Amino acid sequence: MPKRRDVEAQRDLLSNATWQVLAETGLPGLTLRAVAERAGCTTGLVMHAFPTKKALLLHARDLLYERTAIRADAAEAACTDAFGALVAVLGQAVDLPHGHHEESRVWVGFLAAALADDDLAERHRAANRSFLARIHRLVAACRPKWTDERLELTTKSLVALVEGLNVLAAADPRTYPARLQQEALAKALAELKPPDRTGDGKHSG
Amino acid sequence: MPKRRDVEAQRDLLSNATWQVLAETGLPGLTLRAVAERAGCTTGLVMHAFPTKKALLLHARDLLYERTAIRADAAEAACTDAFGALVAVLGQAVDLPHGHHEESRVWVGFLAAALADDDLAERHRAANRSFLARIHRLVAACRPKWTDERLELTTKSLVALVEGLNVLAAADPRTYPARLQQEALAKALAELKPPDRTGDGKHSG
DNA sequence: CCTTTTCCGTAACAGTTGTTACCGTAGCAC
DNA sequence: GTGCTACGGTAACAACTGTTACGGAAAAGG
Repeated sequence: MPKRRDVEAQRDLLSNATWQVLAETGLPGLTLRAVAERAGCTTGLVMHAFPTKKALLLHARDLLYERTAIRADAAEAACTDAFGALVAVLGQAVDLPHGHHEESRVWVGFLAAALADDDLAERHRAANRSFLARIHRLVAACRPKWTDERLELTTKSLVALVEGLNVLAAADPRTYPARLQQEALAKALAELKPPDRTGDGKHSG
Repeated sequence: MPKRRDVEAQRDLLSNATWQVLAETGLPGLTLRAVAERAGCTTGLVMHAFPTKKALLLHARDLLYERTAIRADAAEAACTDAFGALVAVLGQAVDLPHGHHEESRVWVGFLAAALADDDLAERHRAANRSFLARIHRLVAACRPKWTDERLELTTKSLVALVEGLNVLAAADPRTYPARLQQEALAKALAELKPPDRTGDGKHSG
C-alpha cells in the first residue's frame, strides 16, 4: 500500500558516496552530512538505511572488497595461463593510467580508519588475506615445485610491492606514475615468467 | 623576571604525545584534548606552544622525519660497504621485532591526514623523496654501471616494498611478522648483493 | 478520488571539536 | 620577603559531530 523502496540500492548509493567523500576530503571530512549531500539526500535517509555511521563504513568497505574481487575475477578469467593471470590481476590492482587512482586514496582512508576500529580492521584483514590467497594460487600454478615457504614469501612480497606502490602513488602520483608502477611489477614478476619458448619451432609436446 | 620556559622542549613533548595518541587511538582519536592529556597538561599549553592544531601536526610530522633520518644515518654510518648500508637502512625501516611497530601506525595516520591536507602532503612527499634519494645513492654505489632508469626503478621498487610491508604489517601483524619482512627484503636485495668472495683465498688485490 | 502506511526530510538533541579570552599563579629580580 | 610578569590552567565560545523524534508527503490499494 505505502511507498516501496529498494534498501539495497540505497545502501550501494550511499556507499558510493562514501567512497567519493573519502577520496576527495579524506577521513576527517567523512561526515554523515557530507555523504548525504554527495548522495543527494539528507542524513535522514542515511540513518534509515544504516543504523549507525559505523555500519555505513562497514558496508562501504565490503562493497569495495566485492568490486575488487569481481574485477580480479574478470582479469583472471580473461587469461589462459597462470602467469598471464598473475600479470593481469596484479596489474589491475596497481594504479591504472586512467581514473580509478582515487581507489588508492579510498583504500588508505579505510586502512587508517581500520587502525582505530577493530571491526573495520577485521574486514581489512579478511580482504587482504583473500587477495593473498588468490595470488598464492596463481604463483603456485606458475611454480608448482616450489616449497610452501618460498611460495608464501613470494606471494607476500608481490602483494606488499603492489600495495606499497599504490600507497605511495596516492600521496605522490608524480613520483610514482602508472608506467613506473607497471615496470616495477613486471620486474618483480620476472622470476615467475615461464621459459621463453619463442622462435619458430614450437616444441609444444 | 617571570617564568621561563623551553618552548622547543614543549613542542617535542607535545609531538611525542601526538605520536602516542595517533598510534593508540588512530586519526579520529587525535584530539587536542587527548594530546594534552597524554602530555600531562591541558589544551591551554598546547595552544600556547602551537598556534593551531595543524601546526602541531606539521611539527610532529617533521619530528618523525628527523628522527627517521637520524636513525638511517646511524645505520648507514655503521657499515663500510654500500650493500651493507643498504641492508641496514632498509632493514631498519622495516618493522623491527621489538616495539616500534607503532611507528608504522603513526606513519599511516599521517599519510591519511596528508591525503586531506596539502601542507601535510607536501611534508610527506619531501620525506619520501629524501628517503628515495638515500636509497638511490646506495643502490648506485652497489651498481655503478647501471643506467639511471634502472637505478630509479630498483630504488622505487625497494622503497615501495618496504612501505608496503610496513603498511600491511600495521593492519595485520600476524600475517606479516618481522621475520617475513626481513626475508622479503633480503630477497629483493639479492640482485644487488656483491659477488661472493668467500672461500679461504681472499683475492683481495 | 480517498485512505492508509511507509518513507524521509526537518529540526532538535547532547556531546565533542578547535579556538579564544581571562585571570590565578608560579617563579625570578630586587 | 616582595613585586612583577609571563605562563598556563579554566572555562566559555560557536561550530560541528552522530543520533533521535516527529510530522509532512508520496505512493499503492480500494
